[in-house]
Order: sequence, then structure tokens, then C-alpha cells
Amino acid sequence: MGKSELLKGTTETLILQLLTERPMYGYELIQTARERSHGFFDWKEGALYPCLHRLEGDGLIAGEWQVAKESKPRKYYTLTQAGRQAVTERTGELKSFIQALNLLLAQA
Amino acid sequence: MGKSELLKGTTETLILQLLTERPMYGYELIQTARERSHGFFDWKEGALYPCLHRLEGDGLIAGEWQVAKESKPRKYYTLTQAGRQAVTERTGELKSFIQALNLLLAQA
DNA sequence: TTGACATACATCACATTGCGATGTATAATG
DNA sequence: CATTATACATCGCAATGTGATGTATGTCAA
Repeated sequence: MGKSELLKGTTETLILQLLTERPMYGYELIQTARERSHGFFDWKEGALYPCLHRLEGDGLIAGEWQVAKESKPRKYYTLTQAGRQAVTERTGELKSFIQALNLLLAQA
Repeated sequence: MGKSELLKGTTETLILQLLTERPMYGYELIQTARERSHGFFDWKEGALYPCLHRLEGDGLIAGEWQVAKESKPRKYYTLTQAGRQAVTERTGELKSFIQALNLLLAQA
């Protein structure tokens, strides 16, 4: 019943989408998604970090450690070439999904 | 990557939504969802029947066998009182979900 | 100074749910 | 007569989010 089941399958695509704007690190992705969605997407670390590792393993993003003096070490992720291609496909799927949902939610 | 992960969590709500129109049996729900969504929702029996049993176990729908002479026995499902209440809540969640998705998919 | 909290990474057991395979059985169709 | 559609059902498997837990540092107020 919880909405956690609804989130399944959306996290990877939304991460890719966010990374089209600029490189971001994990914690930053969590905060940005939460703010943009007015709190709806509140990714847990147990979901996000494995997700990032998966995307990196699939060659869609690349992580790079950056150590600044004022903050803790952060791992910034950037879209790869394959990643830029994947975003288009995946957001397309998501939009089809939304359209299909709307078709079934529309009162007959 | 497959869209099957996207479907997770939507099936129960969409079944309830369809049953607001009229009582339906399992096979009919599969066909109706497929037609309405232009093929996007193509529920498998291995997902649908357990889902119906779950909803019945939760007291949201009630199944009743109907044996006609021209067709095979069909199990028609009807929304219970609790079910009618649940539809509103769950479709509300789904719509919030869609809104949140659109917020993150909107190009900044 | 000390305790609490936010930041920032990570892993793991567990729960949920959809898929494919398989099974049973009847009706319709070529 | 064989194939396909109808109509129910169950089961092992795969995928993914949650909560708990761990480590470590920075910040801020009491």
C-alpha cells in the first residue's frame, strides 16, 4: 500500500534526468529530488547508492571523487555518452507510462 | 530497464479504479486495461490473480462465481464499502505520484 | 566542551510485487 | 482434429525500495 512500490523503476531514470543539468553527488541528488518534488521523492540511501553503482556499472554515469577543504569528500557523477543516450529513451518510457496511467485514471 | 518495474504498485489501484465502473472478472480486467491503455498495461495472469486475492483478503473487493451456460465459470469482483473508500485514497496517491514525476521530468 | 544533528559515503537482510512457466479445463475456430 | 482463446490458479525467480547499521567529519547550541 505504501508508495514505495510506486517508486520502483523510476529512480534510475530520474537520476539520469537530474544529471543532464550538471554533475551531482549522491547526497545532493537526494536533496534536489526532494525539493523539486515538494517532498514526494525522498530517496533513501539504501536505494540511492546501490542505484548509482548500478548506473556506473552499466556505463551510463561516471563517478569522480572530489576532496575540498571545507567539506567531506564527495563523489560527483557525470553522464557518459551512453548515459546521454539512455536519458532520452528512459524519460520517453516514463512519459508513456504517465500517459497510460492517465488513460486508466480518466473517468469513463 | 524493463517497464515491469514501473508497473509495481499501480496494479491494485488500477483494478480498483476499473471496478468503480462495473463488476468485472479477472480476464476481463486484463483485456480492458490493455485496450484502454492502448497496449501499455498488459497484465500477466501471474500478477493479476494474486493481486485480486490480495485485494479480496484486504476486504476491498468481493468475488462471486457466476456460472453461465454459454461461457466458462467466471469470478466477478465487486468493490466493497471499504474498497470504494480506498479507491479515492489510492487514485489520489497515484495522481500525486504523476505530478511529482512531471516536476522532475520538466526541463529546468 | 560536549552532545546533537546534518553531511556523506556504504552495505545488508527483508518485504513486496511483477514475470515466466506450468497446470487444468472448456469453448471456438479453422 | 489441432490450435487458439478463454478463465481460473500457483510457484520460483528477479528486481528494487526500506530500515537498520556502520564509519567519519563538520557545525552549532547548551
